[in-house]
Amino acid sequence: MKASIYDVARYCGLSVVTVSRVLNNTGNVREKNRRKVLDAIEALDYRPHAAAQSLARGHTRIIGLMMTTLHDRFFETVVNEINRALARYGYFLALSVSSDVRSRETHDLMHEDRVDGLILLSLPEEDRYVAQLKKRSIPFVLIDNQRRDHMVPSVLTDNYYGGYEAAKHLLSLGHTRIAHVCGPEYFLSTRERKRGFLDALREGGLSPFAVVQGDYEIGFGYNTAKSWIRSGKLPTAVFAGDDYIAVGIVNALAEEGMRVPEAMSVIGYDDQYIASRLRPYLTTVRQPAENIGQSSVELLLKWIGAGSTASVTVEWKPELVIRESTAPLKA
Amino acid sequence: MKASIYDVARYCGLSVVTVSRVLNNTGNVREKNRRKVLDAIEALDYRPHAAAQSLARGHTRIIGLMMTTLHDRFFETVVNEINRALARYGYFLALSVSSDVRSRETHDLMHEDRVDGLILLSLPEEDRYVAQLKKRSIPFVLIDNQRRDHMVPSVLTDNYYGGYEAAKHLLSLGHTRIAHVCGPEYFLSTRERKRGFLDALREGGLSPFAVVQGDYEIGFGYNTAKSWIRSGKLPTAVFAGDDYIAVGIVNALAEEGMRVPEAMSVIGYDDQYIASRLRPYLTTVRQPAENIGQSSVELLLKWIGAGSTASVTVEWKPELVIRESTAPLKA
DNA sequence: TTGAAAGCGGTACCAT
DNA sequence: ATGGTACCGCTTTCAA
Repeated sequence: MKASIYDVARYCGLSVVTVSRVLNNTGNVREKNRRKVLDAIEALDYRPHAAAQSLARGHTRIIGLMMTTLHDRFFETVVNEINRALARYGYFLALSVSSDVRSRETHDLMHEDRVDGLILLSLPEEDRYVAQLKKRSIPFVLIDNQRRDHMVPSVLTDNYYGGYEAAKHLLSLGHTRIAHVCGPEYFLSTRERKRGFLDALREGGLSPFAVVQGDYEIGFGYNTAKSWIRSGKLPTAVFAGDDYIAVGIVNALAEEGMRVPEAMSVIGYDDQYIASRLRPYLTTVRQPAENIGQSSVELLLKWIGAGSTASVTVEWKPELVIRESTAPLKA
Repeated sequence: MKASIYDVARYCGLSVVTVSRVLNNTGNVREKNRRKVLDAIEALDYRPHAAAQSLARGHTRIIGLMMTTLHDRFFETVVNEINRALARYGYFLALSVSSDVRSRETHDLMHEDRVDGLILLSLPEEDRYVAQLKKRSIPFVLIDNQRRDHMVPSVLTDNYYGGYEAAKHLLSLGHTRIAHVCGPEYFLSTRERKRGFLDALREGGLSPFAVVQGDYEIGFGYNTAKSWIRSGKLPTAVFAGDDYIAVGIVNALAEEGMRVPEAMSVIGYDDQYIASRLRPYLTTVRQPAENIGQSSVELLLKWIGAGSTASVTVEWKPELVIRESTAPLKA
């Protein structure tokens, strides 16, 4: 049987209160007694009962994380960083991965007493949750939220800036026939990247070679490039909505014996694993996932600690990473 | 303030015992009273306090999962499946990702009262934990464990079989100059796959063209292939230790204008995301991640439920997935 | 069928 | 500096 705080108290001939005190470093305890308690704890291999502490203290030191998929380098990194940051503050991570927004487990995490707070990582239909969370007054933070108008604590990256920088880079290389192959319209990030892209081109006095919309999938990039090739009309540079699309484009060109960046410059987004592993290494726009994960934890814990609902928004700038897949336009 | 079971009892004019009974579907409650309770719960938006339940019941309905990285399709899928299976049984998932075996958060999950059980997903130095877990008598299951000799409940795949099947496939295609580019020796899986590969070749009266050892990385496959090309001595087929190595090989060949499978057959392992997305689609060996995740949960919950330590081992057979990257040897 | 009361293992207020 | 005790919210005997 596991030792309780009473066992410890009995063992060292002191009261549970004193034991509790040394456990929590609170109040004054005579050094001699402190040692006795510590020894007793050691001898009995005692560790406080989490549920009992939660019940007495009114909080769990558990933070919930809700997300839809783990298959994304950016998400993985964020999760990792959240995990690390929480551990540093002595919190635990409860994870709920569910692509089905309405599924049961997702909601179960939202009990106010299960978790001290919640992080919502790029959740579609985030409004569904925000309303509930507010009603139950559970502290929460949104990462990469879809709407920017509601007043909720959130951490996001400037996708407009990312798209803008990507286009600028291509323009600075002398390209004029530039296409954008982007993801689904319903993502705010998609729309923002596109808007940045378009603005940059406009400033350069250009209009896009094409703007094609589809999924964030290798296959979509592949098919798009193939259809360009079939039509015989190719851009000289393309801004892909993410690295997977970019890789798909490179893949299709390679099959036709066309090299990147010689035949076409390609820039991706997200700096996924393969972006820096597969030749040609991809020029891409990296989101500072580490900072994002950390900010979200700090924001959340600040809320929990202060009880303040001060709706702060932290925005990070993405970073252009220039590698092999973009090059100056050949005259 | 959140409603407690006392509020509910008061609201419906019954005792907390009765409320508890309808909550847990235990004991007999008059249908009329049952309705009253249900209505009160509804009216007060009551949900039981998790910590209080845990304290009273002696368990948490939380299962911990310890792993070292999320960046792996196989792991992701397993995590997803565990998450789903757990939810189905009304359990929650506490995740700890940590590549540092000695890190603090990893150990914190091992408190017997934090979690009802633990799943260790392909953890190096698993012995460290197993000893602790046994000592504290926390139920646990190992997935993809590194040692097969100790008597612990575990779920694994037959890597020997996978390596054997991969080699057989290549042999059946008429290849005789077959190489194996494998991962680090310290993984049991690496050794088993290699053993299966070697045995199959031996049965075919062949010895390998080469066995090269390195990391499970695209770059390793790439470099290996490049060095073959430089030396001018190439195998006609290669069994890569995993898909990343395989993709690296394909990538290197492509750069030299050599096509897969025409110039060389390549078979991977794990059926990672890119295996079925990047042309040529990879022939590979898939581990049934879904089944594995599910088995681990079932094994663990059975242990928890029965209190039995019956050390069961579940072994799954991997499956050969034939796609585009392997072809008959041209005469 | 129902309820009073005793835990479960801590924390914290209030005396001493 | 230390300890008695009420309490956190729920489950579980045991009687009625």
